[in-house]
Amino acid sequence: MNPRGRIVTVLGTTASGKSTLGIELAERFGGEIISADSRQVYRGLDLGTGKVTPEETRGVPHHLIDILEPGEPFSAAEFQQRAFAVIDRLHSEDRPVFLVGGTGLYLRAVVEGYSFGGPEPDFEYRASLERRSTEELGEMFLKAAGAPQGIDLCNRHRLIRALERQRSGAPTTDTNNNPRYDALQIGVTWPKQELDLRIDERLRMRLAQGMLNEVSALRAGGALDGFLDALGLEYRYCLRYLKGELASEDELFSELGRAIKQFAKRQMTWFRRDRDVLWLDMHEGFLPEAERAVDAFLRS
RNA sequence: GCCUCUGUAGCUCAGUCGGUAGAGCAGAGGACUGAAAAUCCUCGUGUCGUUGGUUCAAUUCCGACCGGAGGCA
Repeated sequence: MNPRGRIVTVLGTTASGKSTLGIELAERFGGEIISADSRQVYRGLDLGTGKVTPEETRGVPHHLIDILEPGEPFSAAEFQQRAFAVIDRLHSEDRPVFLVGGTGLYLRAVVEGYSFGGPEPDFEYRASLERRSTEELGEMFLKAAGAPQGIDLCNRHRLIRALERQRSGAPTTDTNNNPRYDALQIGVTWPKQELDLRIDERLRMRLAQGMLNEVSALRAGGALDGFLDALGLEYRYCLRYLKGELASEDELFSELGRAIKQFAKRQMTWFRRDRDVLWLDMHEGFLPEAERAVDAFLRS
C-alpha cells in the first residue's frame, strides 16, 4: 500500500552513543547500517573519527565506511548517490536500513531527497578562486547575480560553490526536494554538561590510544597537511601539535576538547531544525523506547 | 620593613587628559542543497579591589586599607 521504502535514522552529536544504539537496533531487527559520516568514509581515519571496530560492530554489516583513500574528494551529493544505491539494494533484500551518523547534511540529503542539480565540482576552477579574498569572491558573485540570492557572501565555501554553479549557468540553489523514503528519525541527546564530560573522557582515551600516531602515519602515508587540516577537529589539532604550533599535550587536549564541544553545538543547531525527530533521553530506558518505536514503524 | 608595579566582563587585557567602559578568547543563539568535523553570521551592565577625600560629577585625581607580582634590605 505504501509505495515508499522505510529507513530508520539514528542521529546525534559526537560522543552521544549513536553508533552503539544503531548497532543494537540493527542487530535486534536484523538490519544493516549505513554510516552518515563525512570523515569515516576515509581509510585510516579510525581513532579520530570514532570508527567502530570489527568487534564493536557485532557482525552487523556497515556501509559507506572506508570507501576512499585520504585526499580523495567526496561530497554530500556523492554520499547521497551511494546511500541510495545501498538502501535500494537492502530494500530489495527486505532488510531494515539504519542510517546512522552525525553529518547533518548527509542525513538530510538522503531523508529529504535533496536534488543536487548543480554542476560537478571543478577543482581547477576552485583552486583559481581560492587565490582571491572572500570579499573579492563576493563582488564577483554580486556582479553576475545582481543580488545575494540567499547565499552568505561571507561564507567562502558556499560562495565558491555558488560561483561554480553560476559559471555553469545553474541557478544558485536547488529547492525541489524529492524524498524517496519514509523515515523514522531517532535522536540521541544528553544534557550539555554530561556531553562535555563524555567528550573529554573520550578524547583522553583517544590520545592514550595513539591518536597522534594515527595522524603521523597518515602523513607518512602521503596524506597532505592541507587535507588533514580541512578535516578539522582531531586531524587539524593533532597536525598543529605535530607541527609544533601547540605548546604541549595539555594545550592540545584543551583546545581540541573545546573545538569538539563547539562542533557538538553546531550539530545540535542543525538537528534542531529537523522537526520530526524522536529525541531519546539517554537516562531512562532509551533502548526499549527506541525498539518500540522502530518496531511500530517497520510494521506500519 | 621600605620601594616599584598591579587589582576593569568567566579568562587575558585595553581604556576613560574626571561625565559610570571595550577588544580577544570562552559562552549563547543562528545560517549553511556537490569541502559540512568544513565555512560563516549575530549577541558584551560589569559593585571598573575596599574605603575615605577633592569635585556639580570619580572607575579615572589624592590618601588609607586589603589582595597579587617584583626589587631592596
